[in-house]
Amino acid sequence: MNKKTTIYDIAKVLDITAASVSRALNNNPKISESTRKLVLETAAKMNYKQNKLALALRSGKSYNVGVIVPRIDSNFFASVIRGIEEELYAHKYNVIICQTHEDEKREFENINTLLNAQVDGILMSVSNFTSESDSSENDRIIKRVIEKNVPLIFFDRKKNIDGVSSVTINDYDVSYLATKHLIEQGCSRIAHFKGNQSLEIFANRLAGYKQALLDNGIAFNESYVVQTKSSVEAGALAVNALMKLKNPPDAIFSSSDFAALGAIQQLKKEGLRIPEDFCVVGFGNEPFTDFMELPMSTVDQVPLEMGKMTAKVFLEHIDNTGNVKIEKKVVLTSELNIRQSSLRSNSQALEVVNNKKGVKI
Amino acid sequence: MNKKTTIYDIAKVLDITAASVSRALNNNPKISESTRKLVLETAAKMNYKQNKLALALRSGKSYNVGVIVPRIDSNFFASVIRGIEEELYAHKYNVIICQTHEDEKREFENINTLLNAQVDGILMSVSNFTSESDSSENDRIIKRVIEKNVPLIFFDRKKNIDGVSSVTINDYDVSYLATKHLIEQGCSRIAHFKGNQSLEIFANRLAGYKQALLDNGIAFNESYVVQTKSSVEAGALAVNALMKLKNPPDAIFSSSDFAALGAIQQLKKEGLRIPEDFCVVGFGNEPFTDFMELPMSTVDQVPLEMGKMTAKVFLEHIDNTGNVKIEKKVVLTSELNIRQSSLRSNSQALEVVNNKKGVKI
DNA sequence: CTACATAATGCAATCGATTACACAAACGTA
DNA sequence: TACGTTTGTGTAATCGATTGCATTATGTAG
Repeated sequence: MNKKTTIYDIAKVLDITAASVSRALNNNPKISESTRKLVLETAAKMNYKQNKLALALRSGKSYNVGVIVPRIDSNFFASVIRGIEEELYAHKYNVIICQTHEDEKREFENINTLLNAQVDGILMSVSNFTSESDSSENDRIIKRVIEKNVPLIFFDRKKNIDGVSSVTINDYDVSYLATKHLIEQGCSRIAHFKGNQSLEIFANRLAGYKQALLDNGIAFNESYVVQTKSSVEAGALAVNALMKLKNPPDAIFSSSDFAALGAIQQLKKEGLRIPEDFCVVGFGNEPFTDFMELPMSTVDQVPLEMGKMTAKVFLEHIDNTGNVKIEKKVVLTSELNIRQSSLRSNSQALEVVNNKKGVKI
Repeated sequence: MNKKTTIYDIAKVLDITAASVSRALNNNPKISESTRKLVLETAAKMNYKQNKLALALRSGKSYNVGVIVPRIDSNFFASVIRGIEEELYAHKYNVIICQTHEDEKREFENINTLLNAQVDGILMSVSNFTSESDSSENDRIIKRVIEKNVPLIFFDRKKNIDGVSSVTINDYDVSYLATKHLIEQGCSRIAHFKGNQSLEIFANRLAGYKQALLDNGIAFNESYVVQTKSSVEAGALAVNALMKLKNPPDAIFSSSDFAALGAIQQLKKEGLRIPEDFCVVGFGNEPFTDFMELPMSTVDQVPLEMGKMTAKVFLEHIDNTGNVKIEKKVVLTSELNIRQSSLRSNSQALEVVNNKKGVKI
């Protein structure tokens, strides 16, 4: 009943061809000023809107970008997406959101869907499925993305694949820093909540933690390292196990804010004072960490910047008309926010320690 | 270099026409079993993927749905989007995300962009720009969406427009309930942090609050109602002003969790005990409300369900091939989570009060 | 062996916009 | 006047998939 107006409709009204209408609308010089004016007026009057699908089909550019994340309702991913959307909005790109729920099959399907939809690029954070499962199929489809010359950019959770750019934070360095900070606060039996080690980011956090211990003359103690999921319950359970050790720890560097919170709640229940008896540093700078009775020290992963940077790297790939392949590994400098959960002395300011925002290529 | 395979490529290989390939791939009965098998095999071998753009152009269905929200990095909107995505994923629709940042022009542009992109529907939460501004242009474009027969569904922040469906929660009822709960706790001088009254949801919350007071013999006191933004700082400022009154309040029902938090922090600073001296109920069930030292009572807006329901209503519109116009106003039952910030007695269980999930049409 | 139904395939238009190429008119110059 | 140049338009192909209609091949009945 209410059909959309096309350039053919405009052409018919003005008794010219669609080609001329198209030229008039696109600032093509091969058109007279008079008809251009006429076309523009008529187009406005008829409420013409360019059909992007037709354009996309012809040009091969859909101006859509796919973003794949485990889930969108986590502050970190939502903020990254916000950054991506804001940056791409300025360049007329739309953002299509897909969630994997950490499921391998979903990840595979999402990539497929996005390819079918002819997206101009895929920005993704790899899912965290158990390494036992045979992920070869997903690796294969990722290879196809690359073969098809669809720009693929990893953010945060990356895979190491030749020719694929990525944007991450300095997990190793900031973990080193966080551990060093705990040592400086007088802690000597520092535990670590580690994440899935098949993901680089979590492996790097563990490595930074280890190195900080070694550099400060503290022996690495395997029993102080517990793998935990990113949840309050997991953190409570993990800390319970730790406190049953013969020589229980006096601090935790957790790779998850949620697990850190669970640990704090549990420790308080058992009557420990924080930070006097026990220090805790989390990871993620979730909003609640700053709203707690006792604000929690944590690592800010600068998600907004990560999103913007990921979008920028994508745009560079798009603009790269030359034959030179781009492969950029951007490492953003994250921030260690020292708050009361780990601040005993006044030796360190109650503030951001490392806020030099830097970019390494 | 690595062109995508089309049905023409398959046709050429098998020395048949693209029409036959298409028929084979689409389970069209007008094709012999032998060629169908041949085509399917060859398609798999050549790694054929249907080009959705071509399909969309021809059929007029893009299988994309636009979602417009003020911002994505709030727990509420992110959760709604999660619900939408999950529901639509099962029906092969993609979700395109747009943010307005509460800006009128952005809202207008987003609607335009989505229409150009030929989305099959638009799901939106209206932006919160000052009512002074002349929003007639946005109203006009919304009318155009309706004229074009593009399904439009509002969620949470709706406008009252004929022919437009919406999904909201029972703001009035739950606000009534929350206020009544505060009265039952022995509070008699109950203040309210209200939001922008040009948005229905905030007007309804104020109305429910008022009615609960009246029904319980408490006079409505204009000076107990303060308009606040949804931020910690705004809440602290607002409560400061309230406490300077000759007869300061002994409770707050806030239409924002963040403002409620600000109020609590400020009150504690001034030495008041919560809930003994002062009770607080928030709105939104932000994650932090449950993680606080003193968990905050708050209204859960059931965002996941809201997202799923919004998607379902959209699907009904799409499936509605008849000439009958659908206009659905779904009101979801939200949940009042009573926690320690407002629980003095044990008369009410420390639990969800209203968890009968219901749907009214 | 003809006639006619049925099955399988090809042909060509369609969706809407862009653009290389062809062509015409208008102009300038020798 | 004749020829080249500029300028503006039209023609038709293209992007990839689908589908109504025409056409061919096959089968069946009379």
